[in-house]
Amino acid sequence: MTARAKAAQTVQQLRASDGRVPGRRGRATREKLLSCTADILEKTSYRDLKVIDIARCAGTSPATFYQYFNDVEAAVLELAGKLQEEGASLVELIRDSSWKGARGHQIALTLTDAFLDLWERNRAILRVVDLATAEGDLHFQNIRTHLLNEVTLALRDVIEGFREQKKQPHDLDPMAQAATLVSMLAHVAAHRYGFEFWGIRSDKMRDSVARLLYIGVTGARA
Amino acid sequence: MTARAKAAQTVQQLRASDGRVPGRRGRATREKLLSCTADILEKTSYRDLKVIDIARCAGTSPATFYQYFNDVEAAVLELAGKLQEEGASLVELIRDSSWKGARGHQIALTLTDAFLDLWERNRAILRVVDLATAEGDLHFQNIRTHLLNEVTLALRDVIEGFREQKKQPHDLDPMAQAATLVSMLAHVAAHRYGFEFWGIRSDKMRDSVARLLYIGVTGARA
DNA sequence: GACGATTCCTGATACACCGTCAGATTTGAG
DNA sequence: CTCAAATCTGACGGTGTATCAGGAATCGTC
Repeated sequence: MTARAKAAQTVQQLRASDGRVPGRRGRATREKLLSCTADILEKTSYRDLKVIDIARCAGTSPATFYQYFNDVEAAVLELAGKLQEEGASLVELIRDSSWKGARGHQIALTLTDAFLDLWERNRAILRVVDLATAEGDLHFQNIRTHLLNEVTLALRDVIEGFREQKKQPHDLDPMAQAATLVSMLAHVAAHRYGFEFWGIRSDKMRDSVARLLYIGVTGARA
Repeated sequence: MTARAKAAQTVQQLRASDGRVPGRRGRATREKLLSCTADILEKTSYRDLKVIDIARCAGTSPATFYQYFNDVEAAVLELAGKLQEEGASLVELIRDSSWKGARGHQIALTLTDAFLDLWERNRAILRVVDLATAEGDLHFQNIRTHLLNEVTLALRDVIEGFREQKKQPHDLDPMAQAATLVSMLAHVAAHRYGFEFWGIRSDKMRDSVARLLYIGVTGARA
């Protein structure tokens, strides 16, 4: 390994707060702390997420937590970082399919379901990502962008295609349109439970989202 | 005033933590504490919103804060409660207008702007409302529902009209469709800054939102 | 399987904030 | 001016944060 390559690796390597590179045991406790953070976040509000509770859950002391993370935000940020690739898995759905006619409707439904599912599986972390992003935190903003970027770009390309075929208005900005549709998906996913509480049936919600998605992408009528 | 009426009023009256009914001075400090809470929330993250800072800002002691609120959440909840009527002001826009043709496009644009503006003016509080709602807090959920309910119902009625005219699919649930459109509005409003950061022009975003709103309501083509 | 070196963990600590209460201070009605 | 009600706060016990020095576990080596 060249000195340059080694330096590059070193930069990416995990570092404990004292600068040492953790070994097997260290990485294990780190992981345990992370998963405890995730678990507790499931059950309690972000405001009430405390280092001491995480430590207790992991069977260690607060000092150990600070060995691996600067603060609670850092741990949550890392959990969020793990979601970044998740978005990419939705991309094939979008690109590798024809959006025309009934097939398009099907894709829209599948994409909607995939989105709702992604959000459901990670709702505790994603709502923190949403908050922190809205509060202007650039780290979380970055993660959120990466998570949604692939999907948005894929949608943009499809929309661009329909625009060139004059199916969409000429002055429509495909990227803005894609971002708007992704916003719709994200928000409905985030407040899913709220709608049921509101007396709206979940499957009707899904239909509406998928339909608007289809229309928004293809420019077709309902 | 009858005994019954007095009792009814008493129930709604403000109460300090010790059960006394605040007078002029008391209400003034209370208000000051509230406005300080709002101010600080503008500048710092929800997680870092501390009672002691609010008290300092208001020129009093933490103990005074607890005289009027059970905790920080209670103060923010009250701030959020003040927004409930704001939603109602958007309703006239929707109901008292024709959504057909170019007029409809105009309404959609105006409504989009009004929504973005409402969110912009209260973003600090609304992002907490969003988080707390997603975390399952029923108090905030309730406020959020009230805030958006009027708008959603108004949209639902308009959509229902277009459905009866066969402009919208028969199996479309007007309420679900309205909720989806409101979700789109809310999310784009909440993450407005993020899109600009993403390289999407704000006015293009507005166009897309308004267009999808128009299409979603009327069932027309782009 | 004992030694030393490295890695890992934690008790102790100083500090900050929370939430409560008794009692001091202010207000204003008479 | 007086006094009772209203308002505020100092003081305090409890909990959480963040840091560090040093104790405990682990690993490679002989």
